[in-house]
Amino acid sequence: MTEAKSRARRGVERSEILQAAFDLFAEVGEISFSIRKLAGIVGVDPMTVLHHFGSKAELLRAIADHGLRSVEMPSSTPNWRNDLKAVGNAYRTLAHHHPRVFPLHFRYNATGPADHISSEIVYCALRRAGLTDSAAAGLGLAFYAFVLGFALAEAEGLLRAIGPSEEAELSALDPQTYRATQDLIPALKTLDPDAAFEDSMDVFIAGIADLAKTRPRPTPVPNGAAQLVA
Amino acid sequence: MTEAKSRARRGVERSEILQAAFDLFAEVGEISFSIRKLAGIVGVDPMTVLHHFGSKAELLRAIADHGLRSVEMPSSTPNWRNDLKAVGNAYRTLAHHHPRVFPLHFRYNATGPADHISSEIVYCALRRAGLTDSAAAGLGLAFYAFVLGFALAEAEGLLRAIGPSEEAELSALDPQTYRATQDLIPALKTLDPDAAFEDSMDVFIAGIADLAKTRPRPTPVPNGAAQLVA
DNA sequence: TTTTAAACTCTACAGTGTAGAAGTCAAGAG
DNA sequence: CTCTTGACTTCTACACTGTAGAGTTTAAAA
Repeated sequence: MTEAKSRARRGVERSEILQAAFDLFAEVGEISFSIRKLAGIVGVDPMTVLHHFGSKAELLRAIADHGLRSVEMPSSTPNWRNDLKAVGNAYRTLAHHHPRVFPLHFRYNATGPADHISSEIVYCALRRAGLTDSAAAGLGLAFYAFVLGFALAEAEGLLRAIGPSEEAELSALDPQTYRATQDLIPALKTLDPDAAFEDSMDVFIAGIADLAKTRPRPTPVPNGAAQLVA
Repeated sequence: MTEAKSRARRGVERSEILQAAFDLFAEVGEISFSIRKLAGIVGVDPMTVLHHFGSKAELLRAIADHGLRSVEMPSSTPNWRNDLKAVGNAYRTLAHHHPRVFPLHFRYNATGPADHISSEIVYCALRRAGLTDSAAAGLGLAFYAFVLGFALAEAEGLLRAIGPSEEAELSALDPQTYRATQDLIPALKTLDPDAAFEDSMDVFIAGIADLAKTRPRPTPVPNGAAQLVA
């Protein structure tokens, strides 16, 4: 009990620092984030935060994990297509909510339990789609990379509709060699990230279904799918 | 002429610094890269490199651009499927050659001319595949994000076959909720990144073909494709 | 009350990016 | 030839960073 009390006290301190660290990082981004600023905000000595987290790198890890924990990962359903979309949407909303924190998820990857949950859903979905185990493993990671890449690109502003300055830049290119790019300028001006994500998810899913047809797994997925449904 | 000579002199200095900067960055990575170390290597004052590049951020931009310029982008062929794969492979080899530099390509995106070349190929391929302009724009960027995401994940070691320690970590998970993950452990132990990339490319391409069939563009791609063939 | 161990702070150090002043030096103008 | 000009380079200085190491506080256990 006494030990619990001691741990509780340490816990609140640590979680308080972590929360403040996350907020600061989410607000100012990596380049402006520093342990000293954080300590100043919490009202504590800089060495105190190092005492709790060991090093700045580990603190960043904790920040990433904290962010990942804040988004609720979906659970498996009988519809593997929707499951894949749900995982994608989870990471996408994460990127939308805290765009400055999101790059950390790429750096400190697949370590937290939330990552295991989401990859379980992906693996499970791919097997139920009819993929070989080896194909499911590779494509699961590829899907993961795609979702992270898309969300990161969105967080960094790469997927917005282009503005007048970018339009001018593209128009200035040689019309001969950049014909397709210039023809697509109208479409790029009205680009909808949601639609782009929807489309690419559909493309990925259709491709999965196709692969499962041309190179199916020898035996259907060994049950286990149903029991994951809540 | 005198001006040209002056510029030439400045040019060699600048490019020499840039080359050294790239080499240093490629060797030690971002966290250990500093202007002062770079200046020490080149044998010049730190302020000299700032005078040429303005700020560290712009220097990093230049490093990213230098790396992108080092890989030769493919050119369009009549086969749009191969074109997509070629672009993917170009970025992948870039990531393999200079894994520590690669994250910069994500941060400073779509600014260099090399980016325009590759996206032109992608857009052109997607239109020839039969996609709508609006679908081609969105899926082109999504494809780009996927390729960058995959290559970055590979550069950061996320796509290697798992080792004994990761296997132990996965085995320690609850077998009930992480059934698919644990079933896939053998496949993850023998994961082949090349095969995973090949598979995901095929999946993407098959999905594109499917989408082009269900939602085709009103008119076939307005010529222009053939003239890009060398 | 004393012991003990964790939590916290202080000081110090080596290193960072870069603003601003000062120096260097080659080319063009007189 | 001298003088000016302007780009290039360097020096100095400042505010800031992460964190090692020693010291201090504090709260629970004996």
